[in-house]
Amino acid sequence: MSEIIAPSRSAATLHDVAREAGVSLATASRVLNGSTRKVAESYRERVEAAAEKLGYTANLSAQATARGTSAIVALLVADIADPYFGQLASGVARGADEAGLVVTIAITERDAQRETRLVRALRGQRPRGLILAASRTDGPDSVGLDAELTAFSAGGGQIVSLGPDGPGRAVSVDNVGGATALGAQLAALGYTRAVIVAAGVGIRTSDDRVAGFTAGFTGAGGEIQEVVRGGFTRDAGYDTARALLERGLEPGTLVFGISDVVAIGIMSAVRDAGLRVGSDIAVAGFDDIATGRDIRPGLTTVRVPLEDLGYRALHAAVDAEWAPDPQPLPLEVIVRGSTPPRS
Amino acid sequence: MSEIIAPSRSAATLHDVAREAGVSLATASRVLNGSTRKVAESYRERVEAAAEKLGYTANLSAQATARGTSAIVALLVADIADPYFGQLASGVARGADEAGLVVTIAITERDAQRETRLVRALRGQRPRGLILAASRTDGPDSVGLDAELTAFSAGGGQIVSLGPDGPGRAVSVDNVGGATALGAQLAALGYTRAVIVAAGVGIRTSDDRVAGFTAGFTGAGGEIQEVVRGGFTRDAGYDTARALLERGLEPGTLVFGISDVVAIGIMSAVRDAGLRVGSDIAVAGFDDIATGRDIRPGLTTVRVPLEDLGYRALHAAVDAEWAPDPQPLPLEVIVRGSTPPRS
DNA sequence: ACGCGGGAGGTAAGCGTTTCCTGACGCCGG
DNA sequence: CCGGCGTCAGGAAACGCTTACCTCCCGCGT
Repeated sequence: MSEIIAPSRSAATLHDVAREAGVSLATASRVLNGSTRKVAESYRERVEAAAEKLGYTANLSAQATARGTSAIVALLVADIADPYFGQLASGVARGADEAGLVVTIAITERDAQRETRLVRALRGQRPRGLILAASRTDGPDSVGLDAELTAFSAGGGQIVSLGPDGPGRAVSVDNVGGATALGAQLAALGYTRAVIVAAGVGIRTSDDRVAGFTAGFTGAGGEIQEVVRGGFTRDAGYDTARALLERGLEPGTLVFGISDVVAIGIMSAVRDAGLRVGSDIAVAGFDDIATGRDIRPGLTTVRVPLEDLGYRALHAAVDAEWAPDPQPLPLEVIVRGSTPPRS
Repeated sequence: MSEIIAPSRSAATLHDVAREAGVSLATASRVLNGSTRKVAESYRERVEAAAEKLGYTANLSAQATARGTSAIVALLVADIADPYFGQLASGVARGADEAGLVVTIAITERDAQRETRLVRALRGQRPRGLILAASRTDGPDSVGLDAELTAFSAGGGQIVSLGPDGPGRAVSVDNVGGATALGAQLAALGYTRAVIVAAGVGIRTSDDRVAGFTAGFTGAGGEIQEVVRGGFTRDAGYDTARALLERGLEPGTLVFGISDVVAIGIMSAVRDAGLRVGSDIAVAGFDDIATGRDIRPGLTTVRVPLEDLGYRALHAAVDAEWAPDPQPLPLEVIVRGSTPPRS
């Protein structure tokens, strides 16, 4: 009675299932891939048994062409090895899984041309949504990108940007407010001089954090001595801080790194210069990545709910009815040992 | 002369391009989506101009159904926020980009049922390859998974496992050798007692590292006092170490965490217990994730070329001709401050 | 001048699904 | 007993693309 199951070179198709169950393609489709129409119980069982037997899984590509819409969400990040993006991606993936979607990921390496190329490639998948988490600058290279994004929207795709002024829907965080609170709180701890290690001018996240911190810190009586430019990486933080230290940094100075990753680089540079983080040079960051908990002294920072942010971004990308958050997510300052009170 | 371009609700199709260029579908296809056949220069130009004008990008889903093969590689990881998987994913993404492929990612959260479900979902995309980086155990839950994987292979997909004995092609690292060298080197530094914080029995990576470390350490005269079981996370390391410390751990003991992430948790537990990492309790890890450089004391570990590993995995997944590495990648012991010499 | 070969464009048959539409069937009311 | 209607399976036409095959035309050899 048992048949030889040919070790076929290709997966079972709906056609196979229908034949096996002795029903039409249409019926099999209705049973297996959600339809509003009813199918008699006896047919349903036959089809399900056949599908099970053959290990059938719908071919999403074919489904996508037939339906005209895919079950894909694309995510563009600068660097997936960076914990910031890792946590973000984690939230996106969780949301996608809940919604029965698949996420496709691409890495820009913070290169605008690459980003353009990647958007073009992703566009080929006709994803339902595209989440842009790679903090872009609006340099001259962005024109090609804009064209791609426009084309994507025109094709019915939903764009979501992290940050307040990117294309499409925005999911953002109150960088200005958080940084202001951080600046104020550190000034209250007795710090009077600060240096900021930021990313390039024009990068909104960086600009907002610089502006907020400056406002909060000077508002409470502190003085920003300098804003130096690096990037969003650990090495940028390290190198920038090293240069700073070589030029001489007065003990008791606070160095604010635009993100935790940068701040961690700064801490290492401080130590490599033979100084102590906290008592000699204080360091603060932004994001509250997991590592900040485990380094010593603990890194003073502003907690950004990254996972949650990713989750929201996913929903912004796929929910038909969506309303921008009435206000950006509020953030919470976390003071740890890297900024001990100055008496 | 200029036409009104309707802000169409859907992206331009090849059909549109062909019409715009005044050629047949076949010609347009040949020009735009690689074909061995030649097309006259004049036609080629017309088609390219039309494609450019309409912002055409091939619909990969349609292409996939027509060609019977997709340009997708699927990656399954336990937790993308974990730097181990982050770095791995980074390498996979780089390789995919070079090969003109798109990577789809899914997160198992170390849950076998979830993993099965995800493989099934990914299978729907008919990816060229599936990279399994979620360290699986071969528990009773794995039977559903095996069925899915078999079906995937039967459909012509290539499976790649990280580690020596998973299904499909294997890309692995000399965990045993690396751990042996680590154990030996630490014994040589004067350590005589060690406790190992491992993951569950049956997880190959964990078992190999335990076995290797034990061999190296005892071979050089040390004694493994205990092997305790946690998991692969920072919190597992922290909790396990805390329990250990509450039961009392003799100063000078070395605690080997099965991975850097675990070891970092252990370091935090040690500190929270009021002890000093290094002088009181020495800690060693495995993997050499980026963070290990930046914590103090630096974490003694074994360097695993994770990015490279991901890159290799990608190639194992898509290259037709592929040979297993004659031997697993050799690893390098890196001694840092968390294991100071014992005099 | 004719036949033939080869190069290149077009036609159309798929690929695996969905979905509109047709039609068979059974049930009810008249 | 018959017509009308509701229900539900099935046939077949899409979806956007690739590609085997056909056809036409040009140039060459004899």
